[in-house]
Amino acid sequence: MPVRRHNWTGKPDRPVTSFISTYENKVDKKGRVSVPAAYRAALGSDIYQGVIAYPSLTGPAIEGFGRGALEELNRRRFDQSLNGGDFTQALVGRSDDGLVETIMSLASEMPFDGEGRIILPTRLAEHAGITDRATFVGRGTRFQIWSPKEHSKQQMAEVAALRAKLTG
Amino acid sequence: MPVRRHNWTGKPDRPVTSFISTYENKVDKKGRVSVPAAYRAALGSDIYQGVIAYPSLTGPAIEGFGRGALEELNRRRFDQSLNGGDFTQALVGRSDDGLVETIMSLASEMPFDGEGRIILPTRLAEHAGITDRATFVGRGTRFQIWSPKEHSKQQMAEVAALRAKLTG
DNA sequence: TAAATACCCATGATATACCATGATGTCCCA
DNA sequence: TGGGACATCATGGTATATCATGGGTATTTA
Repeated sequence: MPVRRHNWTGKPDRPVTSFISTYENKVDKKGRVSVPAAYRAALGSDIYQGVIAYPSLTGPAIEGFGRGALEELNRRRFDQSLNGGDFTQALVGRSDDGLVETIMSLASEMPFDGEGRIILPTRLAEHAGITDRATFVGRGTRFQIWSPKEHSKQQMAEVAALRAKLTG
Repeated sequence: MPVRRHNWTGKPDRPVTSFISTYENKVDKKGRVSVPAAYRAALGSDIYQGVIAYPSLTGPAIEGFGRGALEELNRRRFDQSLNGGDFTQALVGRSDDGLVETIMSLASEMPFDGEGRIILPTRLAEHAGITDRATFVGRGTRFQIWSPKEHSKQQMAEVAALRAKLTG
């Protein structure tokens, strides 16, 4: 069996990009919270070391992204306007894209400190009801941050719905 | 004429990709258990060496598959959103994708150690009722991990159901 | 100048890497 | 075809690196 590196900081053969699993971390009195090492590894290919976050529009949670993913999204959005020949659209935005543009305006940058922690902006923490602890929830292409209490409610609902769908 | 090798590490004429057969291994006091060598061989072509697992939503078992499969799934999910021009979807998730996103949050990464073992997370072991031994069950494209006791019950039920169906 | 932020170093718990061993099965040659 | 040499596998234990966390101090911002 070939020897492999399993630590998050060691660079794998190819970058990991998915956010999976759920972690609960402490928010210290300075408002800092560690981003799970597994998520930091998923962001490892980004030049900018940190995350982009905005309030979820569907619940009391914070949505998190790598900057790379967000920039790719915007690049594609711009390209699509140009490729469609609608240069006006590239300059003034798409009429049906209001939601994306609203999210961009709500988004915050949260750079890592030397230990991989971020500071939750007050506005986002309040939106999610986060005080002393925070639950990081992997959603594959992105992740969310919840208050542990709200998340356990949410998770129970999700699992129940999923079970009903599978058995029904 | 190539010599026919029977060990798993020797490269066969064609790569193995399916999980078949059933194996029962010991879980040590640190929670470690060897993944059957045949399964590791099935993951051998995978870029990422390790296993992703989540609790089965239909029974007391753990569902497992290669990490590469998961990375591919998420990459396509993101690409599909961007290519479809639905950028909102990429940011807030697809309404019909709750199933995938719930599973991502429930999943755990289980990397191999140098000896091809994984550590069963407590939450997953409890869900499956696994204590000192674990049964690996090949399901073709994925595999499951059961407690030996639960598995024997499950297997008897499966065989009985299949037999009833075949005999009309 | 006060408050917020960035940067630095320290620490305990835990996960990981590393090393060792017996049992079993395969290979090869007499 | 029989048996010894060898490789692989599952398993057990220990040393080490990493992670989450805490706190101090410089530096920037309002």
